[in-house]
Amino acid sequence: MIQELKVKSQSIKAVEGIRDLIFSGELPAGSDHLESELAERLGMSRTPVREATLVLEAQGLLEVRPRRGVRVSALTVTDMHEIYEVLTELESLAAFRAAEARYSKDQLSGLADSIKEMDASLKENDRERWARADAAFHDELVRLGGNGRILAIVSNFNDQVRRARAITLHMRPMPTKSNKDHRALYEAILRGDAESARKLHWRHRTEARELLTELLEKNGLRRV
Amino acid sequence: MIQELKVKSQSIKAVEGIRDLIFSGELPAGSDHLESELAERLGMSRTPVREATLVLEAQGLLEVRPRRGVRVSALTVTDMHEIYEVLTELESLAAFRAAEARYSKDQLSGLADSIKEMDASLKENDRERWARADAAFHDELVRLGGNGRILAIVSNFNDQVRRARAITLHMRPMPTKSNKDHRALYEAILRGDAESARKLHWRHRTEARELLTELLEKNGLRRV
DNA sequence: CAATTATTTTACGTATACATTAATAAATTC
DNA sequence: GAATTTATTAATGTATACGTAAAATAATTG
Repeated sequence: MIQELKVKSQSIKAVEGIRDLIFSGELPAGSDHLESELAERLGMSRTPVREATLVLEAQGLLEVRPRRGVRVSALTVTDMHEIYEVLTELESLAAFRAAEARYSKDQLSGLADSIKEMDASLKENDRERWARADAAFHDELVRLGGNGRILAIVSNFNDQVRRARAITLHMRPMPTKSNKDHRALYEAILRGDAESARKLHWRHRTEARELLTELLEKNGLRRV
Repeated sequence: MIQELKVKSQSIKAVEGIRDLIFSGELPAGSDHLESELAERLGMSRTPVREATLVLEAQGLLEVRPRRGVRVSALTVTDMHEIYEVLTELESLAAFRAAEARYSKDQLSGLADSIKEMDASLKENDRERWARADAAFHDELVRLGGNGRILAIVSNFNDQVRRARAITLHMRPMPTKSNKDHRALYEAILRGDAESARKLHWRHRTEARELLTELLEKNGLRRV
């Protein structure tokens, strides 16, 4: 086993640490925090914290506001619309390219595994597990699309909406339809039907977006 | 007149300064540079330079490679493919949304102006001026699309390909076809024909991409 | 007592010092 | 003489000090 003895720099630890604090909810969306506060919390000096805030700002997770502390970005319904629109478009393109690529059944095993995992989660009524498998499916899909830029944008945006999705996860019906969608998409990719793959995924994403934004609007998007 | 007496921080100056150095070709793609070298060149300490390199890395313009200096990103033909694929897709979506929005002729005057400007540039055989107007057109199109995320991604990617485009600008035929395309797109948006707008722009971008990558491949992508 | 001005506090931006560690050069060994 | 080890160099990562400017507080004035 390769010893991945990576000596992580404080900067990297700061990025990861702040991300964790955000995703765990310890730094709620909309809250303000001083550099020195974060530095103390993470047990390091302000320098690596400052560097971390800059990259997290570039990723859209924070806003640095001179002398008012860094603010954890709060996503509005409009933001969610914008992000989902991009995700829909780029993932659909990835589906198209994945189908074009004529991957073998073996190469598509990642997708198949995720589908199985989602089926199993559904049977056990485990929403969290289903959500993880769903994320893995979408991730793998984009990877198969073969465009690194799309992969980067999508994973960034997924990060941003992860918090919002977590809220609604327990409010929506069990996603049985979703699983059918995924299976149909898998089939289209396997048989190389690019245009179908694109359309199937586009519809899938659009429906999911409508459901999500509806729920968020009803619930005021608190704590996002 | 509002005195925009913005006291730019050294960090911001560093970002702008390094960008200028890159776009002017003083820091060629693929070249390596030490933080201290850049700091001296910009007349400041390493701290703001470091911060600048982080944001420029997030924007894909630099790669920071510990102990080997920051490297100006060199775009390969594959990179160009990836970027253009995303640009094509997102701009086409913007065109779709712009048409849906039923803007008035007045609201579309930005597009119309750019078209006129391109026509004039063509008549005078001024490629540089044409390129500027073309960029303005695309920019305005995306703005009319109304999705801020798309705007951010597109302008970032346009930055990255600007250098490559500059190379080929004088190698390709005068873009008379391009102007026809722009006019047709404008008409589609004006009459609210979203699907046509999308398709027209998609084809326009795809053709431009094929032309560009062909030229770049022939010319080995030097000095990109 | 409201509003303005003066004062104090404090957070940030930046420079700088220094420790760490990778890269390079030198030396040693086989 | 090649290869490995050791020593040196140098660039980075990080902490820290400090000046500056914004916020917050106190003081003053009408």
